[in-house]
Amino acid sequence: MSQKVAGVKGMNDLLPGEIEIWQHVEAQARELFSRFGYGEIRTPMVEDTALFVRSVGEETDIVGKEMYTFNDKADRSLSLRPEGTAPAARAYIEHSIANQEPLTRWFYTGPMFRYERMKTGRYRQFYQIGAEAYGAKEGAQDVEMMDMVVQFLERLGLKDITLNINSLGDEACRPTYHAKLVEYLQAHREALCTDCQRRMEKNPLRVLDCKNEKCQAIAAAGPNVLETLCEPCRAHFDDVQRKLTALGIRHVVNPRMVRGLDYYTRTVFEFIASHPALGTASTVGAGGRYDKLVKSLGGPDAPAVGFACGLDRLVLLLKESGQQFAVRPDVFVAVADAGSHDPALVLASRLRREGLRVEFDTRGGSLKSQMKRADKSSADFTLVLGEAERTSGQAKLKPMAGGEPIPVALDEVARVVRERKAVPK
RNA sequence: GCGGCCAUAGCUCAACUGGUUAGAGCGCCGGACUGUGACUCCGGAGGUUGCCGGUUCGAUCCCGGUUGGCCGCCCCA
Repeated sequence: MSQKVAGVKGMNDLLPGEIEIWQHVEAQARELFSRFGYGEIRTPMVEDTALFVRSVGEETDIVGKEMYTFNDKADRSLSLRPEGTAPAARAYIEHSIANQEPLTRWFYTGPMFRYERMKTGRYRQFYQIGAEAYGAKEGAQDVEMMDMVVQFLERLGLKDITLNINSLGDEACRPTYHAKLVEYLQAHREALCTDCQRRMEKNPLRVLDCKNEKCQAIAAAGPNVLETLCEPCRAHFDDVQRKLTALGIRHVVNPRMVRGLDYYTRTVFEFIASHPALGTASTVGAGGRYDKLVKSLGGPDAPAVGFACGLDRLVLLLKESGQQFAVRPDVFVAVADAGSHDPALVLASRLRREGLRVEFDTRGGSLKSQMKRADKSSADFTLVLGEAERTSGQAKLKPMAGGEPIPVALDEVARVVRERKAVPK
């Protein structure tokens, strides 16, 4: 066993039987996002390490301890991307998109990498599907994006997902709140858990969502970020809430919601699922506005908002939902005698060219074993080809779910199968 | 990074307090049914009990280490 090759910890294989769910999720996203006018981008999985340090934030856990960082042969420090917003922003800047169109909507999907402890719904190579909109500072853009996520989750048939929103303010009011909070926490230092005493120094906002009851009580009684927003931020947040309501999107204002990346300003949001299978990995999608990020990376002064959904977690929920995504063959072509093997191969080929999904056991074998295989494949029909069929040009389509065999000319198989499938019994 | 639980056939699990060739169900393959799957019956293949070492006359069982998985913390999608 120890001699056997093995995959890297936290990085999983996706095989047929499960991959269909992933394909379904991605197909739904592509179709929906294009309705919203979002175009797909694909950026490299590796970027200059500095990109993430400058955008996500040097003090964040993601950059501080979770990045896969290495030096290439020219001694450049590179990192496997831990998230998708920074690479997208880099591409937006690099291709001078702002000079070509005032409002840009992009989406992406692909693997992200973070070196951390393995758990359900939390892997070292995980998959996100996300979107970014550049150029609009208006609350309508925040709302459009949340609406897109809502519709995405709806389409997947996922229930019991709550949208939490908050505003973190901007460069004008955030420092004010930050100072107030630190002052308040200092006064209650002794009552906080040891983790929070540490958080106070490093990232005071984190105290707000500590699970400890005492800390929660203290945080609840402390300064509220929403009450310290400056006027423009206040107006923006009110506008977002008004528009969400206009769209009928249910949401909860959670003034203690904090995000782990430094680049967010104003609106932040999280989609939280309540299904027990996810355990503590209950956030299935999250995002927010980052009006200063593009400029801070050397680009134009472009406001932006984005989100990302964790595909691993969505797939987990879909598995729990019991929905079926397997692709079934239309016809299984079985061979009755050795002399019919080649003609059957030719028939299968032709049927595929005519658009059918055809399963054919290239190993031959007894008819019985082929029938078993046909059953296992869950094909809709089985067609047995033998000497009789070849001389007469006539065969029978056997419905595997039961029922009378359907006589069919070998030239008409594709047409008949399509007719039968179009009219479910 | 910290704390706890676990590891036996492809899958889900057995095996009295350490005792002979480690079992069952499902799955897989074949047969009963020589041109028709599922149900039933019969048979077969498949394990260095995760790996390495230790204690013992003897280890799936006890001890140490290691790798992997799960749960909580941290944090996040």
